[in-house]
Amino acid sequence: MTELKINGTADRAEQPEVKISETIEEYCEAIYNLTADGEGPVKSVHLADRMGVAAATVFATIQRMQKSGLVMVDPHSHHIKLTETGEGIALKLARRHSLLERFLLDHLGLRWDEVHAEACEMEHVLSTGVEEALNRYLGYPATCPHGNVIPGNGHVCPGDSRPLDQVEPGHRVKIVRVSEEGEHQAGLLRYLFQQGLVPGVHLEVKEKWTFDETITLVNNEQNEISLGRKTAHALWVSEETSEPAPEK
Amino acid sequence: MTELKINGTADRAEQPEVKISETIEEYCEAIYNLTADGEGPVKSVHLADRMGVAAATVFATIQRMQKSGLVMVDPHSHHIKLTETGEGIALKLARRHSLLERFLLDHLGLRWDEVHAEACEMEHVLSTGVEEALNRYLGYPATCPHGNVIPGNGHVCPGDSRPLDQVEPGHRVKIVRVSEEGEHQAGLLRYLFQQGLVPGVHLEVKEKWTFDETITLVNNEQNEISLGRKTAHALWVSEETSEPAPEK
DNA sequence: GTGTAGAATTAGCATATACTAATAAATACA
DNA sequence: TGTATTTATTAGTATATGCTAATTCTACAC
Repeated sequence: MTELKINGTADRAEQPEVKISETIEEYCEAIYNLTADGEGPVKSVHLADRMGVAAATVFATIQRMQKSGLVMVDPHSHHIKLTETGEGIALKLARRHSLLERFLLDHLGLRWDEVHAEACEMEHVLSTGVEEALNRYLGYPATCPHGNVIPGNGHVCPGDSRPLDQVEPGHRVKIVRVSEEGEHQAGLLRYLFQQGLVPGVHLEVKEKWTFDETITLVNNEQNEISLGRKTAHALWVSEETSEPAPEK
Repeated sequence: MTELKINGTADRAEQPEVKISETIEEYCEAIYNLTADGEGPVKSVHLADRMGVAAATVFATIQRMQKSGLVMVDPHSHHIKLTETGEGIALKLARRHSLLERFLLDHLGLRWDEVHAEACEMEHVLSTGVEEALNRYLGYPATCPHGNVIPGNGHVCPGDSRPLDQVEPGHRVKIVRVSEEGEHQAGLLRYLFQQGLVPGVHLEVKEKWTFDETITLVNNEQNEISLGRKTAHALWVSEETSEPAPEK
């Protein structure tokens, strides 16, 4: 037999030579998302927080990841950065995650706020073959249901979007996406869904931080919605140039 | 907050109180399948063989499973049997596995012989919610693509089926299913697929063990196919009462 | 500058999952 | 029945992933 068997899964041809554990995959993803959210350099604490593990655990894991060439840690600043390999893993996971979300929402009819958690579990076990078939099946979608662009499908996210907490009163905006950090919090997603704050929705910012540290918005139906700083920060919006958006 | 968080996955409500590892789930499944295939009582060696691990590993794992109340081991015969809990886990996995296979074959267009391996990975991360939605989406199918009945969907497997190696020459049979053991071997599935030996196909047994330990079959297109003992044993068939089955 | 808070690291430990090698027990066969 | 082969079990080891507690850094405030 010419077939080379590594560990019983030689059939499901993947790219990496060595099997990467789910844990390590999740670290890659977390680092990638924390970087993408643009809250400055990623450090050990952030990961401990995000992964819900002790600092010592992160330390040990990052060490192993360095050895495997997935991350680089600056010896002075301790900033953690993905290598090309590490980023490749993160992108692969992001793609699978988004495709799964689309499927779960559009075809299986799960709720907008529950598909993220499900996709988190499933993304690690999609083979390249299934990923490709699913992508075809879904018609190569541009974004996940929370507005995040699906890497590899030829779309880029709008350059002019920014977190809602950075928008001044009087401006009309359209919801573009929920930040990766925001998606991570089930409660936040549930809340946004209940308030109808999903990508595509038009809003006008009324007041900001004037009452109880909240931002007050008005939607197309003239309903007032108030959000806290954290929530507003998780919602990325783009400026509306036009006048009051038409009812759809 | 009234919500009780165990380990960060409280949202995806499952039945078991304690998290059961993928490894343990696979042991439950293996024991269930080995039992179902009816090759006598399940012993440690069989599991070592099936799981591809050392005997000592099986021993340690079965001990843990006993402690968790998933299996019972007869102190004299060393026969391993699932408890009600253990069988529940196996049935849940079998159901998810079969539904996934159906989806991968019927909707994503993967090949008949590759869906099993994919489903093996995915079955462990389907939540109850996704399972139910998928079942609905697929229209509550009766069997997996290899003919195995999907537990819980109200169908039972035909009582008169038996392995092809037990059929005498001259008999006309219809392929019902591939045994669980058979499904486990990627090479066997590939071979069966190439030979067109999938559930629903009609065959006549020509000769048995007369030449080189093979069984010779003729299909509806009058092609002769020879199978070895192992392969014939993995193919379950039911007796055809009618005369030569009509071309479809 | 010095002290302290927060971050990083080290030390020590636990558990699940694997291994090999040695041994004991059971089974099979001659 | 007795030996040879299989199984089961024990012992000892390794790795990945987690923990707590103690310690060392570092950076910022006063």
